[in-house]
Formats: sequence, C-alpha cells, structure tokens
Amino acid sequence: MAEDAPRRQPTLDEVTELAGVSRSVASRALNNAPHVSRAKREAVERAVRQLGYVPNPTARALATRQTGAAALVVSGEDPSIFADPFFAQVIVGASAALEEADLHLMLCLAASDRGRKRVEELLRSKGADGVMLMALRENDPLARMAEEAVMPVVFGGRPVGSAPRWYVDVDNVGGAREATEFLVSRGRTRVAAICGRLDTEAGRARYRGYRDAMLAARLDPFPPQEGDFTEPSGAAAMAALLVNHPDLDGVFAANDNMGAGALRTLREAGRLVPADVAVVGFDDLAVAQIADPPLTTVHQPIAALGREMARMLVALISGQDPTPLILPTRLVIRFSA
Amino acid sequence: MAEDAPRRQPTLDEVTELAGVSRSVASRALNNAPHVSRAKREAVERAVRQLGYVPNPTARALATRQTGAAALVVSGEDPSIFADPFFAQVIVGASAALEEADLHLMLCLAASDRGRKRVEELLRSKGADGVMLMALRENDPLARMAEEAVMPVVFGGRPVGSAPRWYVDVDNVGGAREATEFLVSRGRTRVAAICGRLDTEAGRARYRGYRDAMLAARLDPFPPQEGDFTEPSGAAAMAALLVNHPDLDGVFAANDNMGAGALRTLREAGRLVPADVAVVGFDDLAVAQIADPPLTTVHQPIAALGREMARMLVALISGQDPTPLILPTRLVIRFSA
DNA sequence: GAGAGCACTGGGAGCGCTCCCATTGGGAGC
DNA sequence: GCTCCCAATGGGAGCGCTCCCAGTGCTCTC
Repeated sequence: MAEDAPRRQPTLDEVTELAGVSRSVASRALNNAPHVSRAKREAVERAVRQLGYVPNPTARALATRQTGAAALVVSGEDPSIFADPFFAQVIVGASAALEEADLHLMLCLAASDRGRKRVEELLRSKGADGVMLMALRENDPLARMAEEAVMPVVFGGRPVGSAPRWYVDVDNVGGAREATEFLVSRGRTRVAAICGRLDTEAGRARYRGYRDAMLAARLDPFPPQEGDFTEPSGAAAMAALLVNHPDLDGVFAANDNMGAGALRTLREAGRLVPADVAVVGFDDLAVAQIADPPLTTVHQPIAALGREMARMLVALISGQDPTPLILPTRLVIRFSA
Repeated sequence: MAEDAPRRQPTLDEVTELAGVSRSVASRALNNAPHVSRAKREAVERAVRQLGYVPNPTARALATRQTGAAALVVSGEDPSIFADPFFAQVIVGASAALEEADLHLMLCLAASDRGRKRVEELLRSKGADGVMLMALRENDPLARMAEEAVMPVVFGGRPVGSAPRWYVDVDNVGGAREATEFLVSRGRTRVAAICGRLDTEAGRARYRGYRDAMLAARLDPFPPQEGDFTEPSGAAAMAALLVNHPDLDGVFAANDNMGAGALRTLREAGRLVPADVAVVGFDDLAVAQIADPPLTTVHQPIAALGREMARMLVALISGQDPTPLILPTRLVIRFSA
C-alpha cells in the first residue's frame, strides 16, 4: 500500500538499510574490497539479492571519473564504408579484448558532419575512457580532434603523413611487397597495381610495397590505377588497365574487393586467370574464398588488429605507456596466382 | 604558478564564475532553455569558449537519469557470427537513426558467458536508455534477461516461438515464398531448400515460405537441408542434396552465403547454373553480386531494419507506444535463376 | 494605484555512488 | 598491564550536473 509506487531501481542506501550496515561497508562489499567482516559481507549479499539491486553505472562513473566504456570511431565521408566486413572483424577482436578489461564498446560512425561533431564532443568531454580511431584520410578533421582529446587515443592504421604516438597497424608495405614478389617469382613481368584510395595510408603503403618489389626485380612499376576499395571500382580499374596495357600478365590489387572486381572484368574480357593474367589481392576476407577462381591474397590479422588496439588502449587507460605495434601479414596462395 | 596543476576539465561552476552568473542560468544557457537574458547568455557562451568547457555527460546522465546511449546486442554462441556483413548494415542504419536522436551506440557481442553476464547487468542497471536485441536463438537466455530489463527493448527479428511486444522484422515467409514461386514460374518442379539454422526464426520462416509456395503449386516440398548460414555449410548442403536428389532442378537457399556455397558445389559437380539447376538466395548482400553467376536473390532492407529498430527504440524511450513493423522484401533477378 | 502576470535570477537539494578519514576495539608484543 | 597496530566501521564530503522553487523587478490591466 505504501510501496506501490512506480518502483524505482533500488539504491545502495536501501541495501544499506536492509543489511544494517553503513554505506561504506556496503560499497566495499560490492566491490570486493577488503576491510569487511564475513558477516557483514554476507548480509550485504543477501540484501542485494532480496532487493534485486544492481549498481547504477552512471553514479559509479561520476564518482570514479571513469565511464567504463571505450569508443571505436570509424571515419569516412560515407557511412557505407563501414559495411566493409573488415570493420566487423576489427570489432570482434576489439570487443573481446575490451570485455576482458570490463569495458563497454561504443561505436561511432563519423560520416556526417553531425557525426563528426558528436565525436568531437565525445573526445573533449570525457564521454569515454579512451578512443580507437580508424580509417582516417588525408587531412581528416578527426586527426586534429584527436589531439585535443582529454583521454587516450589509439590509431588503427597510421593516418596519412604523420605517425601518432600510439597506433596498431598492419605491415602494408611488407605484405604488398611479398604479393608482388610472388607474382614475379611466377614469371610475371608486366604486373600492374590496382591501388586503393591514395588519400589513405593503407592505399599508399600498399602501392609503395608493390613499387619497391618491382624496382627490386628490375621491372617497371605501373603508375597507380586508383580504385576506392570496392568491387565495382576494382572492375573498372581492371577495364582501364586492359585498355592501356593489353599485354599485362599480372595484377596486384590492394584489397580483395577490388581483386574480385578485377577477376570479374578479366572473365568478361575472356582472359584466363591465372593462365593469362595472375591476380593477387589483399585482406583475405570471405570474398577471397568465394571469388572465382579463389583469390591468392595477403592475409592480414584483422581481428588481431582490433584486439591489439583495444589492449593498447586498456594499457594506456591504466597508466602504462605501450609501444606502437605493426602486425605481420602472410601470403595465402589459392588459385588466382 | 598557481595554476600549473594537471589541468582538470573545467566545470560548470568555473563557467559560472567567469561569466558572473548563477549555475542555474549557465545550465539553462547551455541547454538553450528559456528564461535567460541575451546578455547573460552571451556571457556564458564567451566563458564557455574561453575555458574550452564541455559538459560532462556522466554528470548530466546522473542528474537527468538518462544515459544518452542505446545498446545493440547481438547474440550468438560464437562471436564470428557477427562477422556477417549483415550486422554491419544493420549498424549503419541504426547508427544513423540514433544520431538523429542524439544517442550514442553501444555494441554488445553477447557470445561468451562473460559477455552475456555483462549484457544482463546492462539490462538491469540502467546502463543505457534502451536496447536492441538481435539474433536470438531458441531458448536464448537473452530472452529471459530482456524481460527483467529496466528499459525499453526492441527485437530485431522475432525470437523463435514468441512474438515480443516490440520488434522489427523482415517478411521472411513472404520473401521465401516469392523466391520459390519464381523458381516454379520458370518451370522448375524439383526445387530443394537449403535452409538456415532451424533454431532461428529466420531459418524457420524462410523454410515455411518455401514450403507454402511448393504446396500451393502442388509440388512436393523437400525436407529441410539444414545449413548454418555460412558459405561452406551451403556447399556441404548442396553436395548432400546432389547425392540424395540428383535430379533436382532448382534450389532455394535461405541466404546468399549458402547460395554462393551451393553455386560452388554445383560448379565443381559440373552442373550448369541456371541451365541445369536454378538457384535463388536471400539477403542480397555483396556476395550475391560477386558470385558466379551473380545470384538471383531476395533483397531485404537491412539498413532499414537497423534504422527502424532504432527509431522504434527512440519512440519507446520518449514514452510513445509504437507498433511492431514488418519490412517488405523484393526479388532481385540476376543470372542464377 | 493596486494587483496580476511574467521574464529573469540564484539558492540549494538532489541524482547514486566512491573514498578519505576519524573512530573503535581487540590481540600481539614487551 | 600498557602501548602499538591494524582490521573493521560509519560519517560525510564530494563527483558535475539538473531542476524545483522562491524571490525580484517590471509592464499591463482595470
């Protein structure tokens, strides 16, 4: 009769009262802190169970000055960039590592102006304990925002130009070099490159690796044929390549989507893969296996990328000073080369 | 000299002091609330700029009892389920809709026991303003947790068996029916079904749609050949089908991944698609276009699914009572049927 | 000219938790 | 028997914000 109100959540004070202890003791008991007698600890546990008490994370956050969350920010002017399964894998890895540290994952797609504004607020307002930043492009406004962040920031992949203090990256140059060397080792001499957006560091680095390998083999590198990491752009780039260099016998595509696109164009043009033209991709996503023929590609440890970013962030949050990390790649040989 | 301390974030009180107004006025000015004179409003704005003040979201959350975040929970015993590009699209849609309501997105992959435990805490603790739940399986513990949630919950796809109060789903039955009818209309009479996990509602509903269409056409539905929505499982299912029903001339696959797998098996078995066997998939993800031949499939509006879930949640949070939603599908005819 | 009404203002009580600190009451050590 | 130490305890001051409420000086009406 007295207690038929809209049933608010029980608070610590109610637990306190039911258990007959002070708030300090109840708090300590909840956090498994020392200096609580066995009897009181049990009394608190009983009260908690009876009331169905769950601590209010917001209040805790305010008192401890820790939000218990880390943000993953994915840049890009178009939200569809995020549809790339690449990010899903990063998330799987990051999520697992964050879970170990008992942090929640906030996901921010900084595509629209509004989205970027919200990210800026987040970075400046202690809305999370730390941030992971991915897919920055050249002159990305997020880079500047990151500098005035009031919390630790870890980069996934280096932004174009500068190397931030903390980042995790994949060995793009090495992977691209290995892919190209492989093509060369198979006797290909006219190897073209379908590269990703050159306003991304991954796009540049992979072209650089290709170029290095070509020069080292005393072959002429092709000028970059730019795509935007999507399947159609790969198909288009391949078509352009076929027009300008009809005699090419190998293609290094800067990711699997574009590699799959190239395969499609090649098929439609009646070129046999790998007999006439050998193709190597980059990423080793599901599409590489589904492609026809299955794509030889550079495997990059994407989930590990996410996991290591998260671990680095956790280290930073707990006051340590981790060192940047570059993850190795590995060539996966299938049938396209 | 006095102010060389580790530079905490400025607080509202400091703004207050600099602007020479009371905290109430400053708060009102910040929130664009009425009853603030132009002069004071400007004074506050100036002080905010000068101090680089950004409101602390946690404190605000505690005072307003609103966290400013919504969670998207993806169930599944294996985190890799999330690697399906399906979810990425849902997220794109949900994120956009949430952004409009100025809510942040928390992502919870409830794969491990630990993950589920954290979700349970989240649901019971007011750690978010609302939750979207996806990919529940039969007897999923999350269903029970959702019931004792202290915040609104909307389901993405109905859980097996029961229909929750609020959900957004895709017309799985209708889509599968249309796909099957299409196959029949093309003269196929021995149409098999590679269905998804039958402990998911989508898996069941799509098989039901197939079955309905077959019966309506006075054809014998095949017993369900179960896969798990992955490419390899589709390939395996197709192989089994070929052994048991070598004379089949059509296949309805409950998603594109499995459809692509079926295509691969068919190709390896020397069956021509669509000449010998016509194949229709479901989802219309990127893989459908990349497959060889490009897959005729049932398009489902995935981003819209995410968007509508988020909108429904926002409506719920703001005290409205929206009605469940079922999104239409659409057959996309390519070359596999 | 008195009262009503209204825009503006600031004081202060929370929101639900953590954590510093002072206090208490036994043992252990001599 | 008397310190000294330390586990156990509870009081209470925040954490940074929102929002209710009472108060102030106007203009407007009859």
